[in-house]
Formats: sequence, structure tokens, C-alpha cells
Amino acid sequence: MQLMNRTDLRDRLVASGLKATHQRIVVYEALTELHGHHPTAEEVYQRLKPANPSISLGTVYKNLDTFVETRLVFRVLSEEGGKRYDANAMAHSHIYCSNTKEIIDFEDAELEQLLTEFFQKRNMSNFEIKSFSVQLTGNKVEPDKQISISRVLK
Amino acid sequence: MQLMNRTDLRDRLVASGLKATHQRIVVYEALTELHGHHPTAEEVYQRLKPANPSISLGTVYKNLDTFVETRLVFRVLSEEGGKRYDANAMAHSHIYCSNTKEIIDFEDAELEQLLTEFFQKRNMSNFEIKSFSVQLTGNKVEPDKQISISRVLK
DNA sequence: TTTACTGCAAAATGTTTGCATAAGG
DNA sequence: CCTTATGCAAACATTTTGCAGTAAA
Repeated sequence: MQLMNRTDLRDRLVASGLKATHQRIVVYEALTELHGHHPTAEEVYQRLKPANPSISLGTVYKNLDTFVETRLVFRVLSEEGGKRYDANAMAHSHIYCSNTKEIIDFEDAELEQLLTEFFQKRNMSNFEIKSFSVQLTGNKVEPDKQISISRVLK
Repeated sequence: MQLMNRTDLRDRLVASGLKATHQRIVVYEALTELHGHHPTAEEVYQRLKPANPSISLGTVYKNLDTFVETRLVFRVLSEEGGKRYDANAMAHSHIYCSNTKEIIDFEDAELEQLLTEFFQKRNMSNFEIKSFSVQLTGNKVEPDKQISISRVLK
């Protein structure tokens, strides 16, 4: 997902049926650069403003919404209620850290497999499942405390 | 969770270390009555206003926040970004319906068990997991379409 | 050339805050 | 009593909207 040049970015937009405007490209680019940071619209705007002083915050909002609609990007909602975005179309889960309020990506193929199988077996009679994600809540453990915590877990 | 009288509601508030004011009781009551609907603050307010015309929306907000802090209630963030509340302290997952925008409770003991075991086995070296929930996205299937859908699933 | 997107600024939403008054323990 | 919660209204933050002008296909 990282390290995409503008041609690649443009291709992705077009592949999603979107007009590849300059603004769209730089919004999407900022998002890929900030991948893992789950920026707010404002943060995306601040990121690209220096190089694109004429872009408007409204356009950033509109494009983020468009990207979410086309599933090029998805929205994460922080514990505090703000909207955050991430340019990773792959299904993945998040950990909310209650201490630092960070949203940390958590990708685990084994977990994904486990859940995919679970939902395939489970007959959700009146529901067609499109996707799933797991939200974990917890606290980061400082390196010096790791030993005691791992003891607790066992 | 449903069918609680005011004495029970009061007891729960006190047990969580909160002053059992009339407003708190009726906010909590409205929330239990709307259980499964995941109401917004505004909806809670509309629900209890007829019987409590003097209560203010600000108080509803303050109390909902207080309840979330004490873990008496939890917040769900809708796909659209609004804050919604639910008076169910038990861990459970949600299904977002892309069509109707509903948030539907999904409790599944088997799934819970599966994930609990998964996270116990998995050594999350630098993270102490407090809780997890699964967000499912999909579409409700109308009764007359169920047959074809279940074919797709197989 | 046609359609869709942008920038701007205003408006709408949703939520929080400050403070004087009221109620709970 | 003393502390904490309430109601009110104003302030705030965030997001959406409308529209005339502009750029992409």
C-alpha cells in the first residue's frame, strides 16, 4: 500500500470509476503516506496543503467520502467519535489503546481465516455478510513491564 | 437487561458509584427500553421528554458520557459517524446493515468462545487486551430472497 | 462539449462548556 | 451542609451544502 507513485494512484482511482483529478490524487497520496496513522480529514488537509496551497478542506471531505463509497478507503471511528480514514482496502482489524487513544492496525491472517471459516459454516439465514472486522480494546504495555504481563496471560 | 424497575435502575447506578438522580434514572431507563435500537443522545432525549419535560438535552449528553465512563453503557459508532448508545454491559458484536443503516446486535457464544481462546493463545507481547468486538457489515435479506442467497453461501 | 469536480463561504449538525441554581447523600 | 448534578444558552468542532467557475474525459 505504501510507496505508490502518482501513476499508480491515478490508476487506482480510474479502476474505481473515479475521475483522476489532481485533488483526488493528492488526497489519496496523503492517505497512503499516512497509512497506519488513521488521520482525520483535517490531518490529511494539513499534510497536503503545503504542496497544494489552493486545495480546500471541503474538497478533502468530499473526496474522502467518495473514496469510502467506492471502498478505496475506509473510515474508522475513534473512541472519541471523530472520523478517521485509512487507505487500506484490505480487511483488517484495529486495536484502540485506552491510554494513548491511538488506533493501531492489527492484521492477522490466522484470525482472518478463523473468522472467515466461522461465518461460512454459520448459517446467517437472513443476513448476507459482506465483511467483518475485529475491534480490540486494551492498553499498550511499556517494554519494562512486558515480563510481568506475559506472566499474567499464562 | 430489559424490564427493570426504577429501584433496580437506581441500584445499578449506585453500584457504579453514581448519584442516583431522577435524570440519571430516566436516561438509563430510556436506554434499557431502547435496548437493541442503539439510540443517539437525541433519540434518548425524545424518548424521555414527554414524561420528563424539564430535562435538558445537555444533561442527557452528560449522563450518557458518565455511563460510558463507568462502563454501565457503551458507545457504538454508526457507519455515518454518529454516536449511539446501548445499555448492555455485556461484550457483544454488531452488524451494520448497509441498506437500512441499522445496527443490529449479534451475540454468539460460540464466536465469543472462539475469539477468547484465540487471544489467549496468541501472545500479544506488547498489548494487554481488555475486550474485543466483531463488526459485521452486510445486507438484510428479504424473506423471499433467502433461498437463492443460501445457495450462494454453499 | 458534457459531465463531474473544485473552492469558497455559509449553514447545519452534533457535542461540549460555563455558570447560577437545585438536589442528593 | 457539602458536593455533585442540572438547565440553560452560548460556544465549539466537525461536517455538509449550494453554487458559480473549472477541469477531466
